[in-house]
Amino acid sequence: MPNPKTDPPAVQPQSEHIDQSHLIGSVGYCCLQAYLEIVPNIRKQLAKLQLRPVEYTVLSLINSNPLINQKRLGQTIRVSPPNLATLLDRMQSDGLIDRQRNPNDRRSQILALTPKGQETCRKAENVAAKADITPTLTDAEREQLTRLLIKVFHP
Amino acid sequence: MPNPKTDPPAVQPQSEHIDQSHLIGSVGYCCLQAYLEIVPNIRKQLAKLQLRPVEYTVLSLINSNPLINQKRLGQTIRVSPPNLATLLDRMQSDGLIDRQRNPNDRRSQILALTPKGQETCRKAENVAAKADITPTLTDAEREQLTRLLIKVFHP
DNA sequence: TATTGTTATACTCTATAACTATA
DNA sequence: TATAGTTATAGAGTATAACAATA
Repeated sequence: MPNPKTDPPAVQPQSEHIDQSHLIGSVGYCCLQAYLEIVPNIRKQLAKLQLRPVEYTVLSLINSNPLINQKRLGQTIRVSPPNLATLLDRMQSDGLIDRQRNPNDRRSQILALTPKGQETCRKAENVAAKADITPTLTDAEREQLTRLLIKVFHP
Repeated sequence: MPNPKTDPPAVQPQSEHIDQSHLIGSVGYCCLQAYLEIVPNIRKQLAKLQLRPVEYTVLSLINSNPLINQKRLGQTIRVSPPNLATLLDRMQSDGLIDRQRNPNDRRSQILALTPKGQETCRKAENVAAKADITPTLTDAEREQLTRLLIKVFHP
């Protein structure tokens, strides 16, 4: 006779899918799971240009926002000043970006893309657009989804 | 006369918001930004129960899926076997979970919550539900959002 | 021989404190 | 005194290879 206190429970063949019912109400959990589903392909494609996702993001934001400084860039992508400094060091030594002190306030650095950075950014935007795939969504659903996500993180 | 090759560009007062137009079409980018907006509050609230987000997720999934093993748990939350093993070691030594070899296949570990783990899980589900806030969304938008995210990562 | 899980370890990412220079 | 950015470093998270036990 089995003793439920000490015996392992009888094993049933597991059903196909896991019950995540207590988690899928959480926007945070769902955002993370969706991100982890999508990002490996983006990472793989961007690696062909020797870029990681965050570096692509930096290139794109500098390209779209001339004269942006490190403070505003870091706030936008949620990277702390020390970590952004070392990231930009690397991108600068890779020849992708330039940093120039703002003549009106020499504390801040004005960021710009080098010609190589511009070219890499252009290629990366093409690559990333193709790699960011969500095959289970219709175009309308995808637009709806990004619209709602933007509403969450605000811009 | 300014030389555009060497002079820093003239600085204009920066407008209020950053142009992210080339990024916000990416579901991956938007998922990450929304996640980073939401998760600090969840992390802060769960810390009161000495839990990190991933530990809450593990508790909830074991609670909702009796007899789940490490392979299926790891696949669900996208944690590799080595990293899951050490995570569960910690949770076991914290008295939150039990591991028992499956008598039908002694390679696999059957996971279960201890009474303390069940109690912690119950509290954490309450805390997490309150902490997972998206004040800019209506209830209908929030449901729509999670519905679309689930469609992306599939279950 | 394949599968489940573990150990050990390296690598990346993130967080914190102390500092420089400019305002 | 406050702000933008840097340096150094520690900690958390993630990835890889080699291994043991079981099937």
